Amino acid sequence: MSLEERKEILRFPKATFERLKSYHALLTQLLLEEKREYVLSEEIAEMLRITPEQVRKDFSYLRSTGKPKLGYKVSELLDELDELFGTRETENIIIIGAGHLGKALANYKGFKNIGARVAAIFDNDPQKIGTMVGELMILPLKDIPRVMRRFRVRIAAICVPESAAQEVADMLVGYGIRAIWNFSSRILDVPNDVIVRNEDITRGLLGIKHMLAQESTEASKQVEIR
Amino acid sequence: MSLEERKEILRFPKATFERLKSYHALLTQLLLEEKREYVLSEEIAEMLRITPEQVRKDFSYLRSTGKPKLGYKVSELLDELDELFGTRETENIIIIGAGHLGKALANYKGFKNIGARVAAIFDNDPQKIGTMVGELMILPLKDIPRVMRRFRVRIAAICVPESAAQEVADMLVGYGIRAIWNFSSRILDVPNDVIVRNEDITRGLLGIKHMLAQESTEASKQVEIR
DNA sequence: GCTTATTCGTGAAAAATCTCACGTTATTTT
DNA sequence: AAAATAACGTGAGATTTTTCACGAATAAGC
Repeated sequence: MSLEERKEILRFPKATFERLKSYHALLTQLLLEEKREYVLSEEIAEMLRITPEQVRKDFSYLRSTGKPKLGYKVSELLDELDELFGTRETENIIIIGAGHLGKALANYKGFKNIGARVAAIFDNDPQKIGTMVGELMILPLKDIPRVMRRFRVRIAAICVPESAAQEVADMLVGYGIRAIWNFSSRILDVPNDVIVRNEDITRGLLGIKHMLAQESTEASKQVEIR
Repeated sequence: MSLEERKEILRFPKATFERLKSYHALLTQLLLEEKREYVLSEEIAEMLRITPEQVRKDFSYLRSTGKPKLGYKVSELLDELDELFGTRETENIIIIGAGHLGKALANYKGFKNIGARVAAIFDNDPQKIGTMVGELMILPLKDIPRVMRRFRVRIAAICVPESAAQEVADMLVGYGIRAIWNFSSRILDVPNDVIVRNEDITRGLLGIKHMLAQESTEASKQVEIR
């Protein structure tokens, strides 16, 4: 049974899985804000700037099914995605670095929507240690192993300056962390069995700049195309 | 000539372009931190967790070429990527929202590496207006059009709470913004000719959770596979 | 209840991407 | 200077992903 469940996770195209995250976010929004009951593949497509066919194909890998003329039932789809993403089981994470970025992350309210909770935030600045960020007290780095054990922490977010990121990563690996959520732009060198997810900001901007550049190129084509 | 240059941009596979951003970050790091002269496709591959073949294939779309036994010349490759990404021309951006996230972004030192500069940061909280974030003074929202005109701003980063994100987006669109860099987890509804890049944090975490779940599944297979 | 209009579901074709295998080439060694 | 070696470069094949086209299904209108 447990094996069956997990096989299910594996049978999506990787690209579909990526989009499922977007659908999850969008559907959460539709349900909470608009209290929408049904949604069309075409509406989803327009919001996410993909094609309706793509949306339907993606959903075809799920158990949920749509109704002609009405579309998909938002709550049903969301339930299935919640189950898929394990949103109901809460994962404790820790944040290393209590600068603006670390604090912003600690204050983020959306974690509960995806089954996560910030167990603690750490910094090595004596000035900061002991002060509060929301409901959390900033702790010294030496407390990391204790907190990791106590809350069964597997994921750590690195929010320290680039110059310290590798060092912090090494320390976390030493403590047996399973995944690093890296908010520094440093590309980290860690053992292969530790998951690394880079949240490097600059990549988004490079993408935008490129699209803007392309756009001005396209402009010259518009005469012919449109 | 200008057209030639731009055609060049268009002839990469999209997937390659995405990876070029990672190479850019990694090479910048190698040059600045380690002062490395040459780098092997295999080294790059290991750091980025892809295959050396993929790296070489990607580079084959560039003019730069590697040398057997030595690998690629870091500075040469980086020059070409800088040119490709337009890193030398500085793009002025504005930040809407001076909470922790907005401040973190405003303080980010890496923008110069990718040809960007924060022209101004805005908030609607009278308490915050007039106070400083690094070298920038927080301005009221009504100043946005003036700043946009003066600094030829095409890109705006939205760092406001989810509940205000759509409203801010509408306003920016009204002012003629060309691209929105969205740090809220709200999926925005804006005209199709406005570029939107979602930097929604939760997606990264969903990915990590999924990989952790997969990992424990894989564990049971390891007996057979390895 | 029958008809019509609309939207889903999905194989099959097309396109994009990745992997493989091996020839090529420059450095290093002898 | 020749041989050996290590790493690049790349076409061809395999795989993955997207698009297309159309049948199926169902809600709404008559």
